[in-house]
Amino acid sequence: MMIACQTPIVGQRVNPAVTSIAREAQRIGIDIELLRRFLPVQRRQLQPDESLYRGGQTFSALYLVHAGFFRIAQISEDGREQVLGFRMRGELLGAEAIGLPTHVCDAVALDTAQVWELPFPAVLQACSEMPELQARLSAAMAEEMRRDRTWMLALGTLNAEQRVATFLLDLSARHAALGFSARRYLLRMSRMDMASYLALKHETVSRVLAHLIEIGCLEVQRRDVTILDAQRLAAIACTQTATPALRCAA
Amino acid sequence: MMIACQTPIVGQRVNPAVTSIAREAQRIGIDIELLRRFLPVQRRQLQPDESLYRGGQTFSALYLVHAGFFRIAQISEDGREQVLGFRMRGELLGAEAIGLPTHVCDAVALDTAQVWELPFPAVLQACSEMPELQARLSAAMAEEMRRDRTWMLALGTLNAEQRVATFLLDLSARHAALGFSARRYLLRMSRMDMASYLALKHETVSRVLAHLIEIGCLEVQRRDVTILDAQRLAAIACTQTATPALRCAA
DNA sequence: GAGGCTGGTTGATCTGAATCAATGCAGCAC
DNA sequence: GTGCTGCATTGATTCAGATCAACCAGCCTC
Repeated sequence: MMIACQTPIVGQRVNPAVTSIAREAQRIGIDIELLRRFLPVQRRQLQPDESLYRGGQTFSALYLVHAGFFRIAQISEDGREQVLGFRMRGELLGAEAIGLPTHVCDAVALDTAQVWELPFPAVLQACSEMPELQARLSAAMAEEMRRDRTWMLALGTLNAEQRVATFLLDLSARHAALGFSARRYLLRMSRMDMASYLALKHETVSRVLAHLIEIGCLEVQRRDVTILDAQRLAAIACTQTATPALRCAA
Repeated sequence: MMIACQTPIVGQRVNPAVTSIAREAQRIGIDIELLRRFLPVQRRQLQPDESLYRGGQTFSALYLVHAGFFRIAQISEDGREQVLGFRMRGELLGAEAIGLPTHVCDAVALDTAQVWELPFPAVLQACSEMPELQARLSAAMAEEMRRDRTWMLALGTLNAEQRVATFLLDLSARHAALGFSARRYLLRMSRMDMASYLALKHETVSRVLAHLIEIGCLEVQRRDVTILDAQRLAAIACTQTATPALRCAA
């Protein structure tokens, strides 16, 4: 069940990297009503842990998340697995398979979820009839690339605590963008999933959370997160171990 | 200057992750002659270290690499920098800025380079006149997403030595795909750039290279790399420290 | 050719996160 | 209730890679 406190979003300073991820989510701008006029758009319902698609399955549609949360993960041919991201309302799924016959990663619902199914070759057809849609599709794909790359930057330059703080603030901002509380939310994913996404081990995630709780930034009851000091969390997210030359302007 | 030995590509077993990155490069399939009919395509020449675009500059075109090498890097607002990839002939540059007024990362030529400049809003216009192009553009963007994600998987699951081996084999395969030697090539980037891309420190890259030389996999003279034992390198790239459950099928 | 500079290597040491190992705790079956 | 089972936390220890530091090889300028 979703926590949907109507707490207003406070005017907090957040890590620039975080806000840029969150802004993305708001901009997708693919309008279902518009699509309906050109495409046989269907709604599909998923149960927790049900997969929307898996690597290897035939690619036949893009999906727009309408409700619920998804985990995107990729498994290499030799069995290594990596969580690549989490998707919520308004975000696009499946675009990475465009141009291939089959999906290359897994999208799994983390709770009860609904998606709009946009049959694929038909989407391209619709694009050619409506140039506006074409622009939106490529913009949505570009946004997804930017999101991935912003995260690659985080993985390559931040330590464990900074990554966890960045992640928590990103979720906070994305919840806020959807009208939910930025202060308190439920983690839909396990610590394992978080750890994989953060390129850490789950024990490390636990320890970092314990530390953030200890210093008064957070309250965490299993998967129920309350951000007590967003300011400090933001400071941790980007400045902690920066060398003088790279220090935050903040 | 390029080393362009005409050594045939030997039928070596390579890391599946690596081949999948390399296969991408061959598939881009955006045909300049086709584009010319719809767009004012211009060729642009760059000197070593000259930037094609930088974060913050107005986004006005996509670029298709015709010759030379590029480094793609992103700098966060607080000054952290991360190399996101390297691009060579046939690969697309700038797509991540679609939908935004300005570029979000830097593309810098690593040697003398040439690109085809595809003025942007005009590309979309051309797409609507030619649905085939629309399909190719979205396929090219999807390929770029897959490339990024394959690398995220590598960063999240491989140790230093595996990453370096994977990187060297990826470069090898991409050179081969362009008709150059898979066995011997020049690294166009500094150790710093390599290290950033690999999310390591440059000292670590040096040490790993030294070790790979010591065990007879490689020969390296500054930036001139010769792969002596591709088989072994491939074995290192994916199996070395895998836990039993995750072990390579190989 | 001296001097300086950038990029690269190598060594010694330190440390953050991984690993190994227990323990706790909620939810579920029976 | 008892006993699972899966997820999460916490502690002790180890180790891969970072850090700090010295040194070297090209390469440029003068």
